Amino acid sequence: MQKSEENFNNFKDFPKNYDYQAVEKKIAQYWEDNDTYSFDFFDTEKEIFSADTPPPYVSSAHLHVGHVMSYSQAEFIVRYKRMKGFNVFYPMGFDDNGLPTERYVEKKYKINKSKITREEFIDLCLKETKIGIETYKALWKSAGISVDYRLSYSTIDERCRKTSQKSFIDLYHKKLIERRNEPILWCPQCRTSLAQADIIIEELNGILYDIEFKSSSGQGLIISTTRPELLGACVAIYANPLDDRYRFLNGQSVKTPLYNKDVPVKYDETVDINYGTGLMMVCTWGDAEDVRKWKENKLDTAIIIDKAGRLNEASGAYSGLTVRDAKRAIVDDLKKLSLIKGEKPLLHNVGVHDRCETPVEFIRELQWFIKILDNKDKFLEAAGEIKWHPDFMKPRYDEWVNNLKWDWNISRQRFYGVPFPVWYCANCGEVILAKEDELPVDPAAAEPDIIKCPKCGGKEFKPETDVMDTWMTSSMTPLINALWAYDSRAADKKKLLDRIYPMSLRPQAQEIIRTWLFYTVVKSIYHTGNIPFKNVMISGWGLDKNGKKMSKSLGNFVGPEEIINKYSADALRYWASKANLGQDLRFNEEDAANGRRLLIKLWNAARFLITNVNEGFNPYEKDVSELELGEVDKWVITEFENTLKICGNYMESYEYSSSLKAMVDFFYNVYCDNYLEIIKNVFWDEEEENFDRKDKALNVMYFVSFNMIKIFAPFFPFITEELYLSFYKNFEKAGSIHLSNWPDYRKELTFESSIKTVKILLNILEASRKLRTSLNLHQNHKIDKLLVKTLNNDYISILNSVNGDIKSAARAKRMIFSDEADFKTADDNLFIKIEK
RNA sequence: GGGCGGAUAGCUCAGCAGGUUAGAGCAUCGGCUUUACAAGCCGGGGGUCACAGGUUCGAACCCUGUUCCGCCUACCA
Repeated sequence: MQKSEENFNNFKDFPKNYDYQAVEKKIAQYWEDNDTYSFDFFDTEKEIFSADTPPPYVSSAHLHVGHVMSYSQAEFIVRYKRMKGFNVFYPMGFDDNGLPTERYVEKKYKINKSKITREEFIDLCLKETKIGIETYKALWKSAGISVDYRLSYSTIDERCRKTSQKSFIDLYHKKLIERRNEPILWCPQCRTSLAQADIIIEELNGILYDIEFKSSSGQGLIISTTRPELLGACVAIYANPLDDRYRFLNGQSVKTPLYNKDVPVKYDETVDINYGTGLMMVCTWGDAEDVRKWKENKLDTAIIIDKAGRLNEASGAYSGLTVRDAKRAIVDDLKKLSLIKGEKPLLHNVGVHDRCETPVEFIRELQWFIKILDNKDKFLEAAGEIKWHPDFMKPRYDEWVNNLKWDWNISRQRFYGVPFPVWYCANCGEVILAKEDELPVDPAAAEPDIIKCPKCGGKEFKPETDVMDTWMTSSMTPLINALWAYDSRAADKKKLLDRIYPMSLRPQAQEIIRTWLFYTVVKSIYHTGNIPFKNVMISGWGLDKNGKKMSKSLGNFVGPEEIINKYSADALRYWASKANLGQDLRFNEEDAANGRRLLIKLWNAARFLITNVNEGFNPYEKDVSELELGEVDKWVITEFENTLKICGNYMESYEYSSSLKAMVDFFYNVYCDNYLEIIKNVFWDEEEENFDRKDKALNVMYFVSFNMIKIFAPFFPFITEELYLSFYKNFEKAGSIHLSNWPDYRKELTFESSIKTVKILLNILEASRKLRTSLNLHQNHKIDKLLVKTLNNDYISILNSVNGDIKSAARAKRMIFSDEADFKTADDNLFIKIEK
């Protein structure tokens, strides 16, 4: 580092090799030391661009390059906006409360929940939370993610607890939240209730058993079920009203086998005549359909499964067995009685808990619900006001909302989460809310701020011991960022709510559309009547090289540190840039290697300019428009401006990948392979006529390359910053390239005729390269004569106007028009010949 | 069952308001090292654009149908 300081003004010694490991460390520190990415709270002029950064959840052990991919993709846009002059509000959140963290800690420490106290467990969670945060920070820093860490939050910290609890109280007052005793989704493994969004449908192998029941008239009835263990919970038999076979059962009851219990026969159009025998056993409660029929038809209640997923006393002889064991035992018993009339293997869809993949059950418990079913229309409408990138992701949201079946249960029978700000009167059960200015509160550790129950006068209060669903907090992130929970207290902070909310951008992964995105819309509509953000960008997945989604459990896992160390963070980001938004992206090390090649090429192209600059060089002595430009200069600038325009359009529509591709194409094909190749020769021909040409070329190179690395800056923040600080900054004002302005497209710098002219030159150049190859001539061998023949008279004056550049590019001492030229170029009117 | 995305060179992907001979990178083959870059440069070979129809003067691109891959969603107990 010291060395580069010494050589700061000695461009001739600009390092030959790009030492990315040292540079990236140095630059990351430079950003930190200079608060490069700080949001300016006091700037009220600049328009704000605020991003609702996804809080990654604690177990950083699962991190892979796919995570860096999605964060980078969001960041390309954020960095672009920063360069476009926005005051960028880009916080980092850490999602570390709730079930995911608990599951992680349980697994890591092999915890038996009955042998550990709530406090000990929470301590372990807090400890892992801290470790997770540090690991993440280190990774994001090394990956160049430009967040403002002063704006960090953790979903278990005071601000988030306060915000979540205030949300609860606000919704309670708005009557959008209520406590109900009804069947809920339950995970027997995690011993907690769940919401619909926590359930995923999995295709599992099962067996469809044909079991014989008896009608009250003594007739055998075959009923197909995959859940014989629920026989004891059977409360009705259903048939389709149009099914002639079972009309006779009307008014009869049916006796269940083993239990010999009489259950009524009912009819419902939803029963599929063609499934099994057309008869359906309805239980308390095997699935959502059972719950619906139970509710609508006021069926009996026969609960036989407990919270641990075991059968209870009501199941008789099977009490104490797990659902799985009970199924086996009951099937055995039925077989002994010859009541199993058939069994066939069946692939069926089972709802399982997304965190542990345990099939969920229905049980009845008092739970808190946020009402969402009543307002589906509002949530659909809100999503319509948000701009979706890419727009084909929106139907997933609509589909989810349209299919919602349950209100949002936010009660979780767990430890590590935000507590409900609620007590109950021990006498009458009246709900006692915490006072808003006391939030956050832990009702288990504090008393309510009243002496007696306002309803019954009771003086004892019991705290709510459940914690809130982790999404209860995550759904608040825009309002956490905006300090919504504090707005009634501090006037200046309230301004922040007005300034950054709704947020400009929500970047996120596709699999949490139904959770993070949906719940955030719900909360925002309910709390503020406004959408939470104006744009949402949905990233695809990082896949392994075989096209499978990366995951720890599959072991097809590539760690970002490894790739950063080997190829650099910029190179990893290059890989991340290859997929446009919403597209999955395979990880091949080749792509990172290609990224590194590009960086090295950038380095060397810059080095050519830097090492050729003489003392006193001033790129701003004259604006490029005032220089007497040659055709080739005009051409490279025109091509650059055209590309710049394209890049800007792409970035505006979040198509960062196409933007980068366009500029990389320009960089390779136009700038390096042709412009530098054409003009570089003048730098070592010490002929006086070249001096002026050199100066102009340096100015052109400065203009083009500086603007070009600005376009690259969002993608490759490290190398562009290094080039900027070690060279360009000597002539510029901004303290960082990332705080410099995205270049404006300048129409007056496009010279369309130069493209035609240089096309002729390039055709000659290409042909001469081919000729050299076939003649075994070195590309650098200076030939004596380049003979040119053209069938188009208009070309003659054009060729004369770029005579010098043609000679230089083709490494020829002279260019002569001659009919001897017989090697056809790509242009039918143009022939050349080489004389050594 | 419904919906979305994808199928283009050996591999990974661009191209799709329809328009000369379909592109890039990697891989491969041939050539080139004193002068930005061998982690490089120059040049070459390589494709019936998943399949079948249709619209059109003209289709990788538009329409219809089919097959395969991935995802979202769905009560067949």
